[in-house]
Amino acid sequence: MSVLKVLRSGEPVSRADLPARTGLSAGTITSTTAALVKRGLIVERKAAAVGRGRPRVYLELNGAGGTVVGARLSERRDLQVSFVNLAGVELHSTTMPIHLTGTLSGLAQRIASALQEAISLAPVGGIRQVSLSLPALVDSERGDVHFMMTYRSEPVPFAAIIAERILLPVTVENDSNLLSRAEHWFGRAQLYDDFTLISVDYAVTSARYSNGLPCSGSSGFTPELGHVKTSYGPSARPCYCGAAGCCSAYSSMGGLVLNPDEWAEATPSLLDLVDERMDRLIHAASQGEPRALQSLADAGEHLGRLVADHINGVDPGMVLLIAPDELYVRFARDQFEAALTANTIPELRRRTTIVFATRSPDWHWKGLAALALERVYLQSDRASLPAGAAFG
Amino acid sequence: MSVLKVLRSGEPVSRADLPARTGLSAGTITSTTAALVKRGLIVERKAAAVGRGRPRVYLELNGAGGTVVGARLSERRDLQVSFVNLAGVELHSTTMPIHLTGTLSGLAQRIASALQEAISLAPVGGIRQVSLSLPALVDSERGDVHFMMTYRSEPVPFAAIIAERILLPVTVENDSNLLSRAEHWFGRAQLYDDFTLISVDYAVTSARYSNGLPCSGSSGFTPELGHVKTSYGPSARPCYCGAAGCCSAYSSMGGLVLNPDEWAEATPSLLDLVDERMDRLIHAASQGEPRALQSLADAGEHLGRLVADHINGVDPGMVLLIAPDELYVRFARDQFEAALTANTIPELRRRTTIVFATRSPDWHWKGLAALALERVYLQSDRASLPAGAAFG
DNA sequence: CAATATATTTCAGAATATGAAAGAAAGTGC
DNA sequence: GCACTTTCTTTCATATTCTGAAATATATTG
Repeated sequence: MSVLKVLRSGEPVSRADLPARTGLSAGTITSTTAALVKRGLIVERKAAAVGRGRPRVYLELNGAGGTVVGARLSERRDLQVSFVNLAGVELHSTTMPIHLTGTLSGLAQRIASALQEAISLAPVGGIRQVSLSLPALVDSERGDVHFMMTYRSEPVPFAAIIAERILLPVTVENDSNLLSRAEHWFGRAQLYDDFTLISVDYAVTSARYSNGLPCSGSSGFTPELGHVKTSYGPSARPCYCGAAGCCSAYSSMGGLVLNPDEWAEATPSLLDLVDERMDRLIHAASQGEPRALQSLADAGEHLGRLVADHINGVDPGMVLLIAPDELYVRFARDQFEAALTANTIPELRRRTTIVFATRSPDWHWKGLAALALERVYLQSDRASLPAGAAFG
Repeated sequence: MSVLKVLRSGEPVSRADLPARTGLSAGTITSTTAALVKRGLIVERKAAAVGRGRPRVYLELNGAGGTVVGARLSERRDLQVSFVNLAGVELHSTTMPIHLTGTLSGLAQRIASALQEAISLAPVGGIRQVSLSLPALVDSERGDVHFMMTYRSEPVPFAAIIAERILLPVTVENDSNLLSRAEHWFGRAQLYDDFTLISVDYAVTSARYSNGLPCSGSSGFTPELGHVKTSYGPSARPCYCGAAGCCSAYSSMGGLVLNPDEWAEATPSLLDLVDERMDRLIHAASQGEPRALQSLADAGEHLGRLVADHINGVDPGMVLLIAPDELYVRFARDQFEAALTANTIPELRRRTTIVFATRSPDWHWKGLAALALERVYLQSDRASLPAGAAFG
């Protein structure tokens, strides 16, 4: 593990701790931390001396090292704009409505204008980066958007369009990758270099880290575990993606309370409808209403199947399952566990850690900050190749 | 790409080609190739001069650089022992029967004895490595075998038991990892740093490379795509793994012609039975017998589902499908394609290359040679860490 | 205030890269 | 046959990054 990776946990860490935690020598720690301090990425924090000996100087990520603008187009079609420092602390935020009419490149233009306005009005300076998160199929390497909600078009160079307007580096990601970054940098997946995040929300989405790096999939896409099938045959539930039997069609909130024709529309009012129906469903389940209980049990069952298949086929090491508490912990935990156990090779199951969690409200700021930290670091990358690259 | 990676393709390559093919400078190529020549891993081959200018000197893997012993315990319970040079050429081979009675560690002892005998009798010297491939769930990092065919026991330190006896470095792998190495070093996956191999044989097995490295799964296991479910519910076919609805239960030869009680036994005579029944099945299908055609169509359908799920969930870049020709190309290609198309997100499908191939007869020698080349290189690894590891 | 303990920096040296210039080994033209 | 051209390969000065031992810094303790 390297220096920034250790520091980002937020724990107090001194230079003296770092050799053991990174595998690097003390000398290297001195020069590395000096460079990071000089670049403004980390700062020293004096601590009261404890015990004898020279007191340790704690190091931490430097919030004041720069600001990033993170914007997220929510499923409800608000553009949530946050100004976040490099320690992942939100300094300022604002929300602006975005109309989703016209073409996808028209949308990029409107988002660019909104961002321009937000930046000019914000009481914050020193902006280094803009990160944009979209509920879309995104090629984040190129900054292209392939399709999003009801839009279906040729790939649109979203990042380029916006960067041209606001003259800052722009990164485009999708929500689940952002969430996985937040968890990997600041959250429950910090200790894991290999993990898969599965997020259950209006849909089931996923993101994976392998060898400490986000797997965008080989083509720069995010793979979508939500559209792995957990049911086949004529009775399989249709999914908004066009196929049938996708896990998303059973285990997501959209799948639970919408029929596919409704789902295809995906308007903001539809999301309100989902919330409303979910409330009713949870209420009915609390009252012991059999059909509601059955729906939720099915949702757990299908999610268990999904996780089992993923464990059998990928051996992810750790699965971080982010889902509303009522959905699984309260009403479907047993079905989830049963389906998981029934469908997993026991040897692999035993070696896999499964963590249940709910979505924290600040995940998207943190994800955006993580994205920015990665970029800010990469920009000042060194020229030489890694030693040893020539052989293997 | 690095020097050995380029050379292993077998194409004639000179030092002058290497800067472009590896991204390294000419100076580095000189020193790197000198080190590899000195270590005996590669040799120069003089070529007739063509055109003007100093003639290029071709480099190639040095077959004479050492011998590795590759042993494979086949499903038929033969130990196929090959002596392979570092260029992947088989020098000598022999087959010895192994009795599969008693405990797993007893089996390790018997394999050690057989290997010892084979090595002492072989007309070949300079042995550097022993690689053992087993039809088992293997933790190749530690050299442990977790379960194999009918054996079910605590993990057994197979590699250690054998190494103690024959006093050579021993590596334990399983067949599908070996096959993927053969394809990655010498075969159809050379150009791909990211690919998934799916092998259809008595069972459906798989192996994956990501970022140019074999993914043994996070726990050192090979994930088993064969036990990803392609069917659910009461009608799902039971699988020998204990679950039901596994792709292996539909698409593998074992799944096609055995019922699960038979399958659980997995004796050599059972494999003969499988071959015999497969012949009959193929024959019947050639005659247009509806039930046979339906079975094969189902096999294609389920394999299509498996590949579709894998593409949706992992985005593997390339899928190399190794299966008997009759099985898919002749009788189930359409069903495979239909299931694939119906269940894949089109954007991801478009970006995935799918290659159909049959198993070449020399795959296991080549895989063992690849394994050995990897090890021989790693043994003479340098001490320093890769530059730049300290920051990110 | 010395002794001790702990934290951090300094610095010589090893490895691995680069890139420009030199050297080597052939053909070509006269 | 000999100078010239072309192409391939090596040499060498330099840069970067890391190591590890020794030196230095800054506290508490007796």
